Amino acid sequence: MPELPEVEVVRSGLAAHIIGAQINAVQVHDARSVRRFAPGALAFENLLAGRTVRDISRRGKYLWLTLSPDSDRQDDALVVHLGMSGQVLLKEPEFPHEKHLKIRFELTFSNGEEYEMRFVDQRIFGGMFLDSWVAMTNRAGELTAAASRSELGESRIPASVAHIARDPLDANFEYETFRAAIRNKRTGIKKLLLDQSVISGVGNIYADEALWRVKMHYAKPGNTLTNPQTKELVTAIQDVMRESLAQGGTSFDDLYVNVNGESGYFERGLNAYGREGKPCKRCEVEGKLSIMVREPFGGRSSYRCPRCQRKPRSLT
DNA sequence: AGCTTAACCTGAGAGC
DNA sequence: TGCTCTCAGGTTAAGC
Repeated sequence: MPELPEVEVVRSGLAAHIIGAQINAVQVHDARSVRRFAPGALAFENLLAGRTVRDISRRGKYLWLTLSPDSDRQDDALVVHLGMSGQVLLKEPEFPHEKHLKIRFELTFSNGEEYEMRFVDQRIFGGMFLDSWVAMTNRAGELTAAASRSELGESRIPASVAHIARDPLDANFEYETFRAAIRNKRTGIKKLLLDQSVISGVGNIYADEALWRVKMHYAKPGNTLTNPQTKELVTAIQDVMRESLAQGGTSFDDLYVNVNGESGYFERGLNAYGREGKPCKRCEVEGKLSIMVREPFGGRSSYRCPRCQRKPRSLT
């Protein structure tokens, strides 16, 4: 479900409250939500109890909490991925449990208030796990800092997130790294955008939106994009993500909500995704009627305007 | 290397 | 009412 803007809404919402919070107890209500943590649900609960949240960071669609060191443990990262339907909510302890509540953290905030951080996930494609760190480097091999960090300026990243490329809103995002990753690929551009090791944070919605903005067909091979076209595309991704973030993200229903359970409003800003059968807004402005189409794409759907996002002639 | 497929899940909506 | 089918914002592994 959530792509970069939606995950960033969660990160910033959590950061405002849980930095400095103590984790008093953890209850895993469904072990499937910690299946990526090999030691299991009991170990997950026990290893987290008593720790303090020092920071919360994000790369692409991955979030992680930096935890205080335990007396005889390393200072792990608590990695969070929302999958298709994951939510992280902050609720008062008396608040009734959500239908799909999977993990519950009993917290004492730094101001002394008692709250619960709840991981709710209908489809269970998301999850949480403890992880160790590896050094974070850029293309030149230099140590660099995490995106969206706050005060700590970490130069390390959870091992399980190391294969994820920097996202387009990362202050250290390198355009040349992205360009190098696509310039020799015959793979279609949308497939490349969805590859989190090429550029992260882009999912089905924002890929379609960015491609619509630059009038590009999803199957255009990566090696046919000129440098200016590539730059224009990256700028479009950054623009649409920033605009969405300013609206609190995209919510078609209450599956995507911020930590307070509120929906974002960027759905009204969408120009391509989900608009099958509706007129292309840009063509309409030009006085031309063109109906948006939905086409199968890798087991899912892709939306485009058949008039201003034409299939490249090189492709039969 | 790059592709396709399946697997992991629940629920909503359409059509019969 | 209920059945079957399709679809959904993601990731990973396996097989060719």
